[in-house]
Formats: sequence, structure tokens, C-alpha cells
Amino acid sequence: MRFATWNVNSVKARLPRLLDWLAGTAPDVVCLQETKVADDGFPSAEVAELGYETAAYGQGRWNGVAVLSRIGLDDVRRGFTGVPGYPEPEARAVSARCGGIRFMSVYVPNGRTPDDPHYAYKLQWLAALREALIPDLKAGPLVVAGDYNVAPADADVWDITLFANSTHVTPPERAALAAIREIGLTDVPARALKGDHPFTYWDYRAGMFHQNKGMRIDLVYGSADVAERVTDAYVDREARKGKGPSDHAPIVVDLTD
DNA sequence: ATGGCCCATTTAATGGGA
Repeated sequence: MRFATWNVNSVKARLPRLLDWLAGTAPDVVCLQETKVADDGFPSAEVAELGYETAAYGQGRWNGVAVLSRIGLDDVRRGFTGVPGYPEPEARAVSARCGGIRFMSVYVPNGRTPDDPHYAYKLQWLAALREALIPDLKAGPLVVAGDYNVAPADADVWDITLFANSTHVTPPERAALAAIREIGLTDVPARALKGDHPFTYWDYRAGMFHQNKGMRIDLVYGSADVAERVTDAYVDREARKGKGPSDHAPIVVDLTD
């Protein structure tokens, strides 16, 4: 089985690239984030032509997540139990069972700045996610993949000295991720196709990508029974190149059957 | 080579992204 996660930064703006990438990479399951489209606008028919069923949870202008699968898709859940809002619940998590594994696509709140209410919301959201995943882990194999908006270690940003007073690297954010791992999820490390750092995000501005000034903020967390099946995982930086890319690259994971 | 913001929306200017 091959699965992937990708923050596409608008599924409509990215549709030609998404379809090409699906055809070329041939993942069985894909977790998408920042689809930025209401469910009735999701290009379900277009991805169906490539054999994918869709579980989309969107709200329009912002956020939006989806799971695509060509190996079956059922038991779809939008959001999760106890999800906090800002102030209303946002479309930041959707899950479905595909090929014997529950896949959850997550788009963690950004946090903006550490003194912003959005930062407190981010920590609340991650704490609530942890609690919601406990019963999911008991129910069977689980993958929680997406844009976590946290760089787990200093090496996961291009220059940690530039992140003083910034979100994504603070101890409480990192502790929130550690608390999620502690319930029985493993960080599936992805290899970089070039260089030493498997960054998944590079700002559009100032040539950050070609200088490889990036961040590792997209992550794949898997239950132990999934993690032990991993044969390869890589960041597809090719998808960040060229005209009209997302600012995030996909992570592709291969499992033994 | 990978190339110097981009997205959606209230279609101009703004909020959000990280």
C-alpha cells in the first residue's frame, strides 16, 4: 500500500497538478489539507476518473481537509469528538477507513504568534485531538497525517535562531505533539530526496525553496502496527518545483501488504 | 537546476498563511 499527505493550498488552484501527481505517484490513499473549498465544490468527479473516492470536509475560503482512496473508503468522520472552535468548529480534520487502516487528515491551527488567542486555540486543538485519538487507536490501525504546523525539533527549520518569539517551535507546541505520540503513535520519518533535511514547506517568497530554507511541519503519525510495515517514506520535493506549486511538498509512504 | 508570494473573496484590497 502507498499513501501520502499533502497540503495543496487550494485544491481548485492545484487541480491540474494534483491530477498529474496522482497519476504519476499512484498513491492508494491521500490525505489533503487546505483544500479551501466547500464540499459541493470539491473536484470529486475529477479524482474519481483516476479511481479515487473522496471524503471531503470543507468550509469554503479557509481550511478544508479530505481523504482520497482507491482501495475503499467508509466510516467517514468529520472533525473529532470534543474539537474546539474559533469560536465555531472549523474543517481541520476528517477521517475514513481505507484498506483496513483509519486515515485521518489533519490541518492543525497555525497559532499566528505566541501571544495571539489563536495560539491558545492551537494548543487546545492538539490536546483535544490527543483525547479523541485514544479510542481510535484501540479500534485498529491508524494513520494521522497532515500539516501539524509544528516543527518537532530545532533541525526541522532552516535556521532556529530566526524563530525567537515565533510559533511552530515553542516548547508547549512540541510537548503537545509528544503527548500525542505518547498514546501510541509513532513519527514515521520521511527521507529528503536532496540535502540533509526532509523539509516539507518552503515560503513562496525570496527564493526560499531553491535555497532550501524550509520547515518540516507536515508529519505522518502511525500506530505501531502501521509503523512496522513502513518500507519507505520520502518528501516529494519534485512536486514543489515549477509553475504554480503549493508551498508544501507531499510525503509519500510505502507499506508492505 | 528548483528561481525570488499566493490563495479566496466582497474583483480591490484584505485576511491568512508560517
